[in-house]
Amino acid sequence: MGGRRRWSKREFMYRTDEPARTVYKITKGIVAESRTLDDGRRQIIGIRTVGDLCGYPEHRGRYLFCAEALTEVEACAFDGEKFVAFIGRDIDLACALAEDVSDRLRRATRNLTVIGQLKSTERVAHFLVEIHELYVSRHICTHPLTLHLTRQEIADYLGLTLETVSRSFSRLRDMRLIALVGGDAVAILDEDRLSHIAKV
Amino acid sequence: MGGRRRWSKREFMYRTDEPARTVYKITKGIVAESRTLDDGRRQIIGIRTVGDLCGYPEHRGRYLFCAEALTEVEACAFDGEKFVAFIGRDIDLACALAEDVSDRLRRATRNLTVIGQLKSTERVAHFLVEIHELYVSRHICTHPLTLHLTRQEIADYLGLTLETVSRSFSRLRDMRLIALVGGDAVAILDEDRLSHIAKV
DNA sequence: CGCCAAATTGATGTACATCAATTGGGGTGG
DNA sequence: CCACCCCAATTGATGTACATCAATTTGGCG
Repeated sequence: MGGRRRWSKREFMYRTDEPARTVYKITKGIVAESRTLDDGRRQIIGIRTVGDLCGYPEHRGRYLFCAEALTEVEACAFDGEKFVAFIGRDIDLACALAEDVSDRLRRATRNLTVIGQLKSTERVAHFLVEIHELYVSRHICTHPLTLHLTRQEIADYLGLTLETVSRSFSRLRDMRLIALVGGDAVAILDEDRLSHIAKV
Repeated sequence: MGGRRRWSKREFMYRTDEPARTVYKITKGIVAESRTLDDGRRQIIGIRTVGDLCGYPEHRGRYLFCAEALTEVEACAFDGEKFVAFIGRDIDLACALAEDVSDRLRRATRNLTVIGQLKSTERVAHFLVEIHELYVSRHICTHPLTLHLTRQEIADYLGLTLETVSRSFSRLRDMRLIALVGGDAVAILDEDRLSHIAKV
């Protein structure tokens, strides 16, 4: 039904308020969906990867978010209107869509608690556990764990600054819960204690 | 299909991790869904009112959240399993469900940006605009606007403390954007400027 | 009228933001 | 292959918004 498309690292798949003509299903790579305020403040609202839908739901025919490729990305592209029409004719597809959106709602509300209630180090611990579980579930996990997000991006995901994220990493390292490997990878040394700090 | 049930103010409809046997559709009143951490910190993840579904989606057969009646509440109760079975047989219902969940996802991600990026007064301004729009859309709006949430509940919704919420109210009052009417109501004096402060 | 819970306001403390300097790792060209 | 560069990450010094602790004030209700 849909054509295949590719994006290279740091390329944008689409931007907020653009006409939402296409729905994507990621087949390779990792994507950050974000919203940016007029004054430049940015909130990354989700990390998407293989199997995830992107560009849905939209709002009044326009994309709600920006989608930036964090790695090289491949996706199937579906015409938005055909996609909706198709859903309307296939009950299994409609249920699968409801389940997919429900899952994202669960994750979004979990992150609401993370950002609203947790301290900086707890947030970073939660991020590491979450990203690890995500990558394991999609069979794209490495040892050590490659994050694919810069400190700034993690900060924009957790509602912190890059310096605070960096300090939290250092604190978790000093607690011997993780080891920092190069600039973009982390070895989780004590998953139980890390999860315990992550709270949610 | 479902039986009618009632709760009085401050009564809990269900709690996190309870077996999710029933899905509710609210027919009257206002409900706060929340998640509470072991140490007592609480995040209100959504305000639900007439027309909204409650108790869905669940996770592994258990409620994800607590639901507390903020006013007297009435709802239709559906058996959870029958509800899912019903959805699986009716394409229009399945699409309506996907649309309902999508709408909540939109609101949850918007609040992610509010909590992650906005300052305290911006958050309170956003809360007022959001609650006002919600009540208008469901035809339960009053003049002045009755909030039905205590300062503590607003704080738990916005990731702040009750004192900070109170100070933000005072600041918005001093800016002549709102007027405080009694303990539980607010008159919005300048919706445009209030929305502008709310940013999102 | 008087009680009590909630809201407001004030004083102080602290976690995180901000500003600034240094370090480190990956890639390129000599 | 090494030296250099550049960007990201780390670390340090300081500032500030919000949290915390505490004292009044307000308003809804019997």
